Amino acid sequence: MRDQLREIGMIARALDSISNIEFKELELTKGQYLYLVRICEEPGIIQEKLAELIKVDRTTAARAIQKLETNGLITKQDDPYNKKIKRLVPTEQGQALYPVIIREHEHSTDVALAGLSDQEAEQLLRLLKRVRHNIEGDWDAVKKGKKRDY
Amino acid sequence: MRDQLREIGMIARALDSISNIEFKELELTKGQYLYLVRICEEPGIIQEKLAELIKVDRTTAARAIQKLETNGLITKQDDPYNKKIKRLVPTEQGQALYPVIIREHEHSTDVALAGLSDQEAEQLLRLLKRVRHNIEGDWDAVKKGKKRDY
DNA sequence: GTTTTTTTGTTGCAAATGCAACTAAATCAA
DNA sequence: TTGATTTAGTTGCATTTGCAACAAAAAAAC
Repeated sequence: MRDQLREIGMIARALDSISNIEFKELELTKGQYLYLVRICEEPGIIQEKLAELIKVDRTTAARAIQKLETNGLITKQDDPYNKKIKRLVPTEQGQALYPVIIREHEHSTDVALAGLSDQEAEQLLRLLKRVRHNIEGDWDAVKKGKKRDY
Repeated sequence: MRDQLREIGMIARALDSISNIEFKELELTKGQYLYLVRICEEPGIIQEKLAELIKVDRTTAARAIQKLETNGLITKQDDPYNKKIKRLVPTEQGQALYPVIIREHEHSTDVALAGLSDQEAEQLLRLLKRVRHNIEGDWDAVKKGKKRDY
C-alpha cells in the first residue's frame, strides 16, 4: 500500500496540534509559531516568499503576519529600493521566543525519531526533501489555477 | 539539520491545499475528503475513532461529519447494542465519490514519489509509520491536557 | 516610452477550526 | 447497586482559513 502521503498527513496534523496547544501559553495563537521561526531565521524575508516557503495561502499568511506585528513580535520595514515590498523583521520580543519554539520543536523531533538510527533519520530527511521538491511544482501550479490531469 | 518535521509539514500543507482545490468541483468542501475516504474504507466506524485515526480535533470531526450527512454522502446509524454511538456509513452517493478521491490521491502519490525507487518508497513508508507511531502517544496525551517536559 | 503582465499586498465574505463547557450513556470501582 | 469515571457526542463562541476580487508597484514586452 502506498500510504506515504496519509502517514505524512497524520504526522503533520498531530504535530501541529501539539505545537498549537503548547505555544498558547506563550501568547502565540494558532499557526503563528510557523511564521515567527522563519522570520527569525531569515530576517528581511517578504510575505509572499514566506507563504511559499511554508506552503500556505498568501492571504492566510498576510493575516497571520499582520497579527504578529500587532502583537509586537515582528515589524514590517519598507525597502529603500522597492516601494511595494515589506521586509519582515523580528522584534526583540519576537527574537526572545525563538529559542523556546526551537526547543519545543527539538523535543518533538526527539520523540518522532525515537528508535531510528542516525542513518535512518538521515535517509528519511533525504527522501522527504525529494518528495517535497516533487510536489512543490504542482502546489504552485494548482494554486495558480492550473488543472492537473489524472 | 534535523528538518524532518518541517519537511513533513510543508508536504502535508501543499498536498492538502491541492486536494481541497481539486475536490471543490465535486462539491466537497475543505477537509471533507479526509473523512469520506476513511468512512468508505471502514464503514461503521464511529466519530471518535475517526477523529483519532486522522488526527483531528473531535469537534472539528463532528462538524465535518455532520456536513457530510447533511449533504447526503453518509448516514449516521444507531447501534443496536449501544445507544451512545453512531456508526458512520457512506451512502451510494458517497461511495460514488470514493474512486474519484482515490484516483486523485494516487496521482499525487505518483508525483510525490517520482524518481524514488521501489525500495526507497517502501523504506520511506516504513520510516513514516514508525514516526507516526512515535508521535501518536504525545498527541493523545497533549490533547487530553498533559504537559510535556522539555 | 508606452502597454501588458507579473508580483506583492490588501479586504470582504463565508466557511472551517478548536477550546470550553455541557449532556448522557457506558464502564469501572466500592 | 450505587456512585465515580470514562467515553461519545453536541453546541457556543471566538478565531483562523482561503477563495474572490481588488489595487498598485515593478518587470517584461513591444
